[in-house]
Amino acid sequence: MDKGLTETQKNILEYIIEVKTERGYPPTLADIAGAFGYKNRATVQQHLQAIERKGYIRRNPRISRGIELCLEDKFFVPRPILGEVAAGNPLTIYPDAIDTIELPTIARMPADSFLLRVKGESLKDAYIFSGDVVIVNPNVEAVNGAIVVALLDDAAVVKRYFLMNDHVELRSENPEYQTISLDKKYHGLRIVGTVVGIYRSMERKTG
Amino acid sequence: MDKGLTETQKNILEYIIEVKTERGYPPTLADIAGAFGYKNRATVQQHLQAIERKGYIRRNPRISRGIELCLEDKFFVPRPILGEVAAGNPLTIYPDAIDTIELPTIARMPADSFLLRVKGESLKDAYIFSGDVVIVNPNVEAVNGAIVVALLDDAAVVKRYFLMNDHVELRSENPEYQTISLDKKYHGLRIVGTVVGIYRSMERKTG
DNA sequence: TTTAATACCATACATTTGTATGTGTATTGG
DNA sequence: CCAATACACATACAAATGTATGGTATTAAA
Repeated sequence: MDKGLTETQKNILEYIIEVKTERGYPPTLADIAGAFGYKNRATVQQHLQAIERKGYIRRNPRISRGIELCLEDKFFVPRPILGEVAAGNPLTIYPDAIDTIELPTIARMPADSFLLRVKGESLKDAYIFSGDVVIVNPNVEAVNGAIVVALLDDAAVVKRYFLMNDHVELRSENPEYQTISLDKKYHGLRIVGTVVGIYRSMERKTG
Repeated sequence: MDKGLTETQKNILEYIIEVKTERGYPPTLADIAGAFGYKNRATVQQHLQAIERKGYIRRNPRISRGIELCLEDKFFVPRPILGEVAAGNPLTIYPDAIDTIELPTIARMPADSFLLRVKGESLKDAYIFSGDVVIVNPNVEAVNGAIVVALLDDAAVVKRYFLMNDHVELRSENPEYQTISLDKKYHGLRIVGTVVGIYRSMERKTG
C-alpha cells in the first residue's frame, strides 16, 4: 500500500487535496501544470498515472477533474496525530487516556467549530460510540458537566469536565475508567473546546 | 430556508450536493442534464443561473464543474423536525414543523429524508439516547441489522430490523425489551424508513 | 392585456480537457 | 554497460464543457 511517492508526486497529491478543500472540487491537469510551472499537461498526466498506480488516487477516465482521493473517508485523515507526540507516556500514566481522535482534512471547516472522530469506549455510557463524530467549539466555555475535548500531556481525551474548589476532574461516563483528578494549575492540561454536538452516520456499518 | 427556490431548482441543488458528496466533485452541466432528462445544457445553465441569483451556489465562470455550494460556508443549517417517536406510542407529527434543529452540514441528509426526535430508553444500548434526532430515509431498503422506524399497529417503534426466512424480527438493543416477531405478510407492520444518521445537540442538557 | 418568470428545446462556438505519441535528460540498480 | 524509472518538453486531436442566441409554451402577477 505505502509504495513511496516521490517528492514531486507527494507535492502534487498535496496540491490536489488543497485545491479540493479550498475550492470544493479537484484541479484539472492544466491547473496542476500551472501551479507547478509545467509547460504542458502531459507531464501532469504521467505523474497522476504514477500516483494512481501507487493507490493514492482513483481517476475517472476522460472526465474533467475526475480525481478521487483514496483516503479513509472524506472528512478525516486516518492518523491520530495527537498521542503520537508523547509516545506511550500518557498511556501509562492514565490508562484510560487511550481515546484517540482524528483530525479533519478534506472537510471545509467553519470559523469556530471543528470535527473530531472519537475512538475508544470510555464514553460509551455517555452514549458516544466509537466512530462518532463530535463537533467541538473552542469558544464555548466549559461548564460543569459538559463534555470537553482536552489535551492531557499531549494525549487527547474526550470527557466530562468538572471544576471543583481546588482541582479539576475529568470523568468518564464509563465506570471502568478512572476519574482523572488534576490540580487547577496543572500545566499539562489544556481544554480544547466543548462538545456541542454528536453525529453518527449509519450508512456503512451496523455499529 | 429553501425559500425562493422552485421545485425544479431545489431538485437540481440536491442533485449537485448528492454528486459532490458521492463522487467528490460537482457535476457538469451535461451530467445534470442527463440526470434530469434534459436534451441540452442550456436549460441547466438557466437553472444554475437562477439558483446562483438566489444565493445558494456560486459559479466560477468558464470553469468545468465550477459550482461551489454556499451551504458549506455555514457549518450548521436549521432543519425542521417532522415529529417524534416514542416507543409504543403513535408517531406524533408536529403540526407546522415548528421544531427545528441546527444540523451540521456534514450530516448526510439524502433527498426525501426527514428528521424525527426519539423519546425513550429502548435504544440506549444502540447508543441512541432520548432526545436524539434521527435522520430517516424512507427510500432505503432496510437491510438486516439496520435500525428502522416502524409503525406496528399504529404504535411507533425504533428497532433493529431482521428479515428471516419466514418472519420479520424487530429487536431492541436493550435486553429489557422483548424481540418482536412477526409474520412476513403481517399487515399491521409498516416500515417508515431506515435510520441513516443520528445527531445529538448538547446545547442545554448534560445528558 | 401586458409583463415577467419559469421551463424546455435547438443550434452554434470558442475553449478547455483528458489523452496519446514522440523526444530528450538525468538518475539508479543490476 | 544496459535497462528501468522519473522528469519535463512539444505537438496533436477528439470529445467535453460553459456559454450565447433564439425560439416555444405555460403560468402568475400587475
